[in-house]
Amino acid sequence: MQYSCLMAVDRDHVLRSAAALLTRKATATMDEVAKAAGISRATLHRQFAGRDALVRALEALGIEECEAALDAARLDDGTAQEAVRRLVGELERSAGLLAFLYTENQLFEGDGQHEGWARIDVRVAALFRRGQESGEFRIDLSPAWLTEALYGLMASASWAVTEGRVAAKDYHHMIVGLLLGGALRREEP
Amino acid sequence: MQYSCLMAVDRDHVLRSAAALLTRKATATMDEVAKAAGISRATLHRQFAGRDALVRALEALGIEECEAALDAARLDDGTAQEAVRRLVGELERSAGLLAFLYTENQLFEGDGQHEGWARIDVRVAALFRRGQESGEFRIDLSPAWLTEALYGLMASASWAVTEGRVAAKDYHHMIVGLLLGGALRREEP
DNA sequence: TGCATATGAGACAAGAATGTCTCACACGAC
DNA sequence: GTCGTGTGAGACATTCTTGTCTCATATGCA
Repeated sequence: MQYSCLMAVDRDHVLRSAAALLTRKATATMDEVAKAAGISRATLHRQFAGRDALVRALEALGIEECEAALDAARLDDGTAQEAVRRLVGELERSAGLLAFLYTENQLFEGDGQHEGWARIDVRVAALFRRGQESGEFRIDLSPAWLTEALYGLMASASWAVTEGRVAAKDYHHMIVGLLLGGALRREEP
Repeated sequence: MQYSCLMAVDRDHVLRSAAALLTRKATATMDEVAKAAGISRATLHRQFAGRDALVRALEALGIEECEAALDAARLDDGTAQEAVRRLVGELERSAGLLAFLYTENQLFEGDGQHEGWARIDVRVAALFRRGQESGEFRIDLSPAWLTEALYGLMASASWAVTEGRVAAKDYHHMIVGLLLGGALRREEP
């Protein structure tokens, strides 16, 4: 019967479709989500009890991908600067989903956010702190702010690409270039 | 009878209250908006035909404050770097409202966004372009991206301050410091 | 072929938010 | 005092979304 396998595959496909749709239209209906996934609303409800459950599943997916990206980026290897570059590269695939979840968290106050985000925040902030302690990064910008700025730049870049204001191929360089180097021109690159 | 005067005062007060509330809870109800403004839902409906009208009025207010900030910042005076610093300072008061409108624009696709934003985008992008042409800013980051990044950093900083992750007093330095200088430590500040 | 399971389509009620309406009341002007 | 105007409170219908339900159908396995 291959219960778990079939279920898992469908579930993942639905989640991907939902993420792609909600990234563009955060207020999409359950009916629209179902149509986007190519299934009926009834089936969508059978897999996710309700809209909340769907969003929470997306959140879990986002956290999972984030932590996978954090692992793959090997934040403790090499210089902090190199680690940041790797991290942005690893997170690029999930940028749309993360942008959606980022605003979703701002949108609905309270309810206490998922502990997973706190774990991720800690790891990213630790990377920036490591860069400060090694002398790579300036110390007048707190790790918390650099972490927040990374999220914000990723979301902005994701939207800008979606709306065609910037080119998708520049995604990585735009974020890393600005986050690390800033807009000012320097003598020695 | 002082028609216009009284109406204008109330209208402005309602808009300010709505902006303050919607900044924290973007999905607030018309009833909540009315309560926040200290008026009844009926009166709110008399001033703004509906939720759309309210949001569009807030958008007009945001555009107005943005353009006022652009004027006050005298973008053509002095170095581009100084102009950016002045601009961020002038926009700080409106940061919450602008963060709300920024996400609102991402949230509801299509419907064609207000032309005012295009005018503002042009002016901000022109500032970054001026900085590039004068040799102050690096040229591998497009003015369009720098503009988008400014919005994203302002929104991120606004949320981070609201949620207490960073201090409000650091707002200006966080944005300007990162946008212009980036995270990397430099030999000559 | 026969059976089980998952799905799609649609009906249905419940809830929330909106927009419109009426009515009573307070306030200021005359 | 009286009138006109704006306001608050609340009722009401409407709309949209959601969540649950039933039933017919297709797909896969024995």
